[in-house]
Amino acid sequence: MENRLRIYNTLTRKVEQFIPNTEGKVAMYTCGPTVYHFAHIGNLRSYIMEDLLEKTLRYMGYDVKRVMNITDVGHLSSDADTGEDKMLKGAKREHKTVMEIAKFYTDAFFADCKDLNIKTPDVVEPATNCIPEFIHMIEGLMEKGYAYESGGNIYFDTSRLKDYYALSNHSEEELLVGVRDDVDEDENKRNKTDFVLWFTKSKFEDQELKWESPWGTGYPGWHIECSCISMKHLGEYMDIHCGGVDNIFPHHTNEIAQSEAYVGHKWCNYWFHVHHLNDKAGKMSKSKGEFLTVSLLKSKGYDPRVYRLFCLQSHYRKPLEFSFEALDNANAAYDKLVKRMGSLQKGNGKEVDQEKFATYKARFEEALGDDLNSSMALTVIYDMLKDDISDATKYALAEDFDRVLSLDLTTAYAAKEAEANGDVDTAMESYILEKIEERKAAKKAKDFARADEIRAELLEKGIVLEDTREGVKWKRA
RNA sequence: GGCGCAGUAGCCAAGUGGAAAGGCGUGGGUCUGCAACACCCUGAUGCACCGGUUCAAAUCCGGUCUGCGCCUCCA
Repeated sequence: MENRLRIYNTLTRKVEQFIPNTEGKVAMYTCGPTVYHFAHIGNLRSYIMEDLLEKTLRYMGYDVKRVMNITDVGHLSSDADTGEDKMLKGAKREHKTVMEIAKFYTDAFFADCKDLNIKTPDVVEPATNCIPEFIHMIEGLMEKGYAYESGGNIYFDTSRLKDYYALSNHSEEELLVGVRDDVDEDENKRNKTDFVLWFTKSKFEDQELKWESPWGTGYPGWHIECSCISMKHLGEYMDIHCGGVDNIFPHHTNEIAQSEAYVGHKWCNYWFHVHHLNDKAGKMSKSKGEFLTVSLLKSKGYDPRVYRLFCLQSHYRKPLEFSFEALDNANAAYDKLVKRMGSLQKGNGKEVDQEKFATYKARFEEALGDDLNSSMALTVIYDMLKDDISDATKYALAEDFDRVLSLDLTTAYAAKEAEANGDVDTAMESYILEKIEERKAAKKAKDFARADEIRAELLEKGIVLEDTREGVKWKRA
């Protein structure tokens, strides 16, 4: 099969032709959320763009298997033994158990994904499901001499690797430890970049979730879970690994280290990183500024798909600055676009123009194939809408493009209309229709004062009238 | 200090050597009794700044400035 995708690879720092290990098949892994709190829309930008990548691959005909982990244990807020676990922190905050917190926020995460039309990966695996696999892998690393015990914990020995910095391009000499004030250095480590594979209870008495291991009761480090879960479901070779840019160092760097040490060969060929959503103050985070969630956007009256469009208008490898002005911009664009789609007369007797269909489809695919140029892909929609081709062709193209864009292009308008009118009871509805007839009669008699009066009357009851070419339409204000 | 990303119209944004895409907004117009909708027209002699290469530079090279991220919480 043809390889039509060119994609930026963080490992080589170049846009490259994407060629999977097995022709026609793609093994894809995504670092999932740490489920200690709601995801903010910056977190979700990554998942939207990764969803775009997955759907682009499928659109191009690849058979994709995508795996995502759920971090529900072992993600420390600090490297030192004074660190607090994120999950534990969340549980304390809400006076719940860690498992309750994990379930609640996992459900919340997938609810957000559903609102944003993000497909659930083929495999979703919580870290706590894989403790035996983690232990097995750590044992393997111990046997091969890549791991050591110190101060009760098991560490990965980064000095055993020739090219630890391949992904992040740091240099040993220049890398500073504890450059941030809130990070204390762990004195049990042999090398500054060594990281914990397994923590024992001697260091973390208050950890709620603990498991038996050859090194004592404890729990796994953060990095081991992604390596292990990906291998469990995708085997020893992976095509593409995704995440936010902040994961490049140390998380993904460490994943490569332990995975390649374990399997003894190159592990993953392509690394896909999504850049951050910023606000005026910089990177969006849960601790500073406004905590923007999907629910918050919904409560302000925004359709979550508007945020998806907002992300698609930009490029995944560009920092994107969020503002409500920019979101309003996308909101207007979405409403107009979906309305235009909704007015297409798809069953108007005309056939789909296969030649034009193929031309626009090729342009669309070319845009996506060019390192996921989603902005250009959206432009193809506007170009084909303006072209002198049948509505049936436009409709077919929109449906086809939406397999990747997932903006509900052809269905959103009708659904919105139905929803806007849905909570009007039948008595009210017949009253509205009666008033519309009355106004029609008034207009016919050129009694415009009366016509306007009726319109104002209905507006007072929360109903807006519009005289369109297809007749009078009403909706809730 | 090191590593990386970015700077294009009011806003978002494409374009990476050969006449500055697209969207939103603005302004004007057509259509409607009016309003709304829809449709049409409308915008950068210019791409952060200064040099250089070239017949030709937003695009390549050198330098500068500004913003952001990473350097053991993070998508």
